[in-house]
Formats: sequence, C-alpha cells, structure tokens
Amino acid sequence: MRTQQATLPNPLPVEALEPSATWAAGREEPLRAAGTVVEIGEGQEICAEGDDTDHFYKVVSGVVRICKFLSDGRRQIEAFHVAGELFGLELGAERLLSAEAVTNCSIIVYRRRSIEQQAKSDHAISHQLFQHAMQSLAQAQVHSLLLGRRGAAEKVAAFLLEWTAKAGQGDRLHLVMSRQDIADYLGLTIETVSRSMSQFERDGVIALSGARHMRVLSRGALLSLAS
Amino acid sequence: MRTQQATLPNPLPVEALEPSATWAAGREEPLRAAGTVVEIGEGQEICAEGDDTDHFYKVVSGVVRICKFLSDGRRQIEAFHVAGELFGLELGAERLLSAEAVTNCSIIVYRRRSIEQQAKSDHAISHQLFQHAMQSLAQAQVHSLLLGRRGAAEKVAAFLLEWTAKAGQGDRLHLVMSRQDIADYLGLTIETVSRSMSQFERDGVIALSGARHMRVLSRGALLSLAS
DNA sequence: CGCTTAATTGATCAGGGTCAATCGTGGTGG
DNA sequence: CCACCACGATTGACCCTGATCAATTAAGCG
Repeated sequence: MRTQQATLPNPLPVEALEPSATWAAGREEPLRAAGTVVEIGEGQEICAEGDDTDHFYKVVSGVVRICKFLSDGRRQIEAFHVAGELFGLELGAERLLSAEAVTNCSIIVYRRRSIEQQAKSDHAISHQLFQHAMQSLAQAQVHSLLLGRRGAAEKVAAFLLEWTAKAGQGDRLHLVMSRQDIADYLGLTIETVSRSMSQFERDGVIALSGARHMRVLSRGALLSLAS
Repeated sequence: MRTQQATLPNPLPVEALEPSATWAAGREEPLRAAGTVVEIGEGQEICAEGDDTDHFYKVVSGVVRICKFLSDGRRQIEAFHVAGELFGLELGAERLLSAEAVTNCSIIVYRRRSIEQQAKSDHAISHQLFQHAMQSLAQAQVHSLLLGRRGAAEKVAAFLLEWTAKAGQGDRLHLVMSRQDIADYLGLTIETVSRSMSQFERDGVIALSGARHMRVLSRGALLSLAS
C-alpha cells in the first residue's frame, strides 16, 4: 500500500492532505476543516525557534524559508518550501527551527493536537504524514550532500537546477529569494554566489536579466558543473 | 541492549498500541520479532545506491555509516547509526544512499513489504516508522547545520560532543571510525581533522591515547568551540 | 619483528571569505 | 516625469583557512 512514487523529483509530490482519488471517496477532507488559511507578508516570521510545536503548516502559495540563527548572528537556511508542501512539523515540544515568508504567502495552519487525534483513527492521515516526513528527510539529505560538496560553482549550479525544477518555466527562471538567502542556503557568501553567477553568464551557461531573472542557456553545462 | 532471535510472525502486544501519548513520545518496539538478525563484518556493505528498497534495517550492535559516493570518487557520510536505530528506509524504489558497517555489526533485516502490510492494521508500527522518519529528519538537519557552519575546529568539536553523548563513558571516548570517516562526515580532509585534534590536545581540551581513544578534559571548551 | 595501513606533521597553494568601492534598480517625493 | 535615495547586487583587492602534496611517525597485525 505504498504510493507508487518511484524516484522523487525535486518538486515534492505532496498531494498529502489533499483530497486524492484514493482517499477522497467517502471521506470529506477532514484536514481541510482542521486548518485555517492565513496570509503572511514578505519577510514576516511564521514561527520561531523556541516556540511550542502546537501548530504546523502547509504552503498554499508563495515561498517559505526554514532557518536557524546561530549565536554569532549567522543564519543557515535549511530548506525552502513551495505550494503544496508541509512544514513546521517537529517531534519535540519546542521548535528548533524558525520559518519565514520569502514572498507574500498564503498558508494553512493546522492544530497539531487535532490532526494527531485524527491520525490515530484515520490511517490515511498518518500515512500521509509519514510520506511527508520521509520526503523532507530525502530533501534534507540532498541538502547535506550539497553543503558537503566543495566548490562554490558546484553548489550554485545545483541550486539553479533545483529551482528550474521547482519553479522554472521552460528555460526561464525567476528566483524569488535574495542573494543572501541563496548564500545562507548554500553555506557561501553573497559575493561568492554573485561571482559564480557572473561566471556562468560569461561562460554562456545562463543569461541574466536583472538579478533574479535569467534564462538557462545550457542545462547540460549546469548538470555537469553540479556533478 | 535486547537480544532477539525470534523470526516468527509478530504476535503484537496489545499494550504497545497507543496509550494517550502524543506522537512525540517514543514507544517500545512494535517491530520486535518481524525481522531476521544478520552479522556484518567491518567494512562490509549492507546495501548500495541503486539497490531496490525492499528491505530496511535496525542496528542491534556496532556502528553503521550511511553514505553517498560522488562521481569523482569523493564520499560523503550522511549519518552514523548506533544500536537501536533504524536505517535504510527510503520512499523511492531505488536507494539513493548506501550503508556500510563501520565495525562488526549485528543488524535486523526487515522486509519492507511485510512491515507495510502490518502498518496498515497496526497503528503502533506506523507510528514508530513516523517517529523514526522525524528523528532522522531532525538529525539530518543538525548535520546540515554542522556542514554549513564554517570552521574546521567548530566541526570537529561538535563531532566529539556528538559522540561523547552517543558513546562516551564519563570523560573517556573511543571513536570506532577512522579519520577518513570523520572527515567525510564533516566535509573536511583527514589532515585537517588530525590537525584540529592535535590542536585540542595542545590546548588541553582533550588527551589522546592512540588515535581513537581519548579523554575529554574540558567539555566546556568543546561546547564553546562548537558554539 | 618486519610489513602494511592509518595518522600526524610540515610546506605550499588556491578557493573563497572579508573589506571596500561601485553599479544598478526600484521606490518615493518634489 | 524625473531626480534622488536606499538597498541589493556586482566587482575588485587582499588575506586566511583549509586543501594539496609530500614526508615521517605511529599503530596494528600476521
């Protein structure tokens, strides 16, 4: 009874908690009712480290970043989440990570207690939560791999590929996040990210039009850069 | 830990089914007798990238490393697993990561299909799988943080702290893995790991006796190094 | 007791961080 | 509508940490 999601592509197939063909019949989307839609402005905090974990969320539209602030002021971005993805679900009583809106966002807020209650009796829900956890895990592992891999160009190339898959339209790509966000996600500085991009442009791999708009001229070059 | 020899179909203990606990509360092993115990020699491969995911595992004794081999020969270690921990569970049909025995190991092999079957009817099992996934996720996030954080000394200090917690006895610590393993886990080279340790010793933070055995003289110093 | 492999140490080099200046873009108000 | 401003991004110069190359030293192990 496992879903037949063979290899997981980058845009996570989180139909979780949505009425799917399999489960919808006879079961009127209980989670939809359990959640409240909320609008969040760009840059606003959704939840913070230390908060209690009595809620979790799903992105309806926009992009959310999950991050950790270190004692010396540095910030590490653990993940970005796009429409359809869950976030903010943690085991402990206190959050270890915070979440912020990269863009204006519309999100659904779920009460953990009530979903937890339903998960006990409704196997479809617990299964979907499990799927979510495993997919987040896979994504976190890919991220670790990315961070461990030396080479600034490799990292930036991998990042661009990740986002052509998530948010690319043909060869066009619009990055909604700042260079600082990218740097904090890749464990680099904004200067290095910027230099890598400029180098890609000089090499004819991408064509920038403004800092956040570009065309991917050679996907193959990016792929081989990202090894 | 607990030894288990039984390989018979699982007579599930009713008491293992959910008490009033939240999903955060770890429960006793509902998986107990559903797998077969296997012995693995040091350095042996347990499963490899590309294998199909029809089994997963639990460490009974010894230490296992989860790793990814890159095209250029570099190796990245995603995680180490010790007694009691599950590993090798993936959503896709093909493995993205491989697992190897760091030391001689005793592990339990579970058939994924059959556990999935049981999880459908036994909420305790699906609950435990979910817990495992969430815990692995948290661990992967900590690892990302470690890799993203610059500073060789910070990384090595954090690694030592991690293992004093996992395998330390008082101030004594025996590392079962090679410098290469440590380096591949931290995204450093063996030389840099070695230099950091030597520096710690010069600073009176640790006292080495052999490469893999040491006493932690100043836990506080390690904590502040790891910030 | 030698042989093999792991670990340490040293010398050098380069990738990327840091500091600083400049450019560009978008937003605001005159 | 345009000038100005503020902030983000780019570029350059320099430096420093950690990688690389190479040589010892230590440690297991038959």
